[in-house]
Amino acid sequence: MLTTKYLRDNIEEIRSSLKKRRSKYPVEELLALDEEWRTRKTKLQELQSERNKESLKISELKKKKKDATKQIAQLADLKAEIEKGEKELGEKANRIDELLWNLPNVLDKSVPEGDPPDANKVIRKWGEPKKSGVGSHEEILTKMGLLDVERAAKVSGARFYFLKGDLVLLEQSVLRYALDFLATKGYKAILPPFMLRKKYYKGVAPIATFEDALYAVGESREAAQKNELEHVDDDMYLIATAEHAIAAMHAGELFSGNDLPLKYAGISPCFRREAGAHGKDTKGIFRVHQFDKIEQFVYCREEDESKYFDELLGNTEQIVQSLGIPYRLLTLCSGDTGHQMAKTVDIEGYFPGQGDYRELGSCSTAKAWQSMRLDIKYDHKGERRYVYTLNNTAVAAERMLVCIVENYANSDGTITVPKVLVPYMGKSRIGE
RNA sequence: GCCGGGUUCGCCUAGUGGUAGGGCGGCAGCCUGCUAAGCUGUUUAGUCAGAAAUGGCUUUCGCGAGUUCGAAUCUCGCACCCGGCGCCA
Repeated sequence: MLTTKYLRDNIEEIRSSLKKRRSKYPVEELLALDEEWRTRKTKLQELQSERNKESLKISELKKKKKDATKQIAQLADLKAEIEKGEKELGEKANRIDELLWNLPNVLDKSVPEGDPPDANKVIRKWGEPKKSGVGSHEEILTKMGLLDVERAAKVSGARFYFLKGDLVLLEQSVLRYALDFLATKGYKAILPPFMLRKKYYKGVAPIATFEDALYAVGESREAAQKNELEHVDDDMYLIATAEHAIAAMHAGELFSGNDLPLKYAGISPCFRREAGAHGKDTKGIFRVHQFDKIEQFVYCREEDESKYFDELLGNTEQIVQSLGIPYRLLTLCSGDTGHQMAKTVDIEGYFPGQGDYRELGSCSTAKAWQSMRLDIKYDHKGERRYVYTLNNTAVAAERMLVCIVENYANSDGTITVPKVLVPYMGKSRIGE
């Protein structure tokens, strides 16, 4: 479990990482709380030890069928004092825990310091962006009768969509293609639950993040009973990515060293409130509340982290290259890296309709941030170590559809199907 | 949703109110000239002391609350697993 020992053992690193993030996290307050907690814990332990000794004496008297009334009476004061101490200590521990669970990850050394967008660092480019496209995906697809956002807005609100006809098949083709590709690399396909309990969500992302991003579902026990429904507790959330469900999947488990790595290809819808994105990317299906995604996820030993980070990144590059999409990779700077992540490299595809590179996916290492909170360890020669967890988008389907459409739309009103998807589509052109 | 059975160390298991025991596996050491056994220790987590080896104390029997001087054990609530019934794509 997550403890302040981790904090104390790594305090210098943590301090400088928080500074690098420009974080307002109250680490000094946490240290002071912890100091006080430990002092009082020691005192409480002395009292408990005293109680246990006395209790043992009573046990011996009782075994000899002797009277222990006097001894029991003498314990009353001690008992009350311990109870009080336990309660106070518990309250303190709760505050410490709350802070600790939201402690941002220690940034990897390679993360550039600064604020986005200027400090994000391009590390690689591939392909030649088209000078000009045929237009935005929304116009193209609506005109072709493959997309209907107006009726979706009527029945569900902004940022929803109906896909129709060949666009549905293209969506499924992209997903299946990525799944098949990852299978050849030893990634096991996983279709996870689409809802997660809060208890586990806290272990994969900090509260601030998920309150902005997640939809809560379920209802109170009373309401469920009244309607004679099966109770779905109100601490359930729709997943924002398969990453979260797959990270939580092995919570509380202990692996032997050679169980690792575990490589998963998750497939799921992703539900996002996009709370902080009012007015941003409102056209079409570029930024939506619900999309399908294939997600790569790796559990590995500490020392294999960079090896699998490179592998995850390489997989997505190969997929995007094989789809013929020009892209660039950028390492997110300290001000742009998510709380729970130590390092993130975004892959940005070129979108001719916007005339710019935009995010297609995100490759991250959480190091032990998630496994410390979810209690996932492995045995290293008798020593228990926290597993490292890494994740990367393989393909976010709706975003990728936008990118494919804008890169492959022809002036005659058709869309060429990327070569690798032709076997899945059964045709090489949409709209003729 | 209802009825019954269950949840103890990484795995298996003993334990009906007196302070968690055994086996397997892992790790460390010892022994042994024969290939893999034997012996000893260790194997929930935290905390204090120590440079460390190590030692002390607390904690831990799915989770939470209660009864008790004392709870794996008794009571209540919850979660999950295995049967059976009901409902159901």
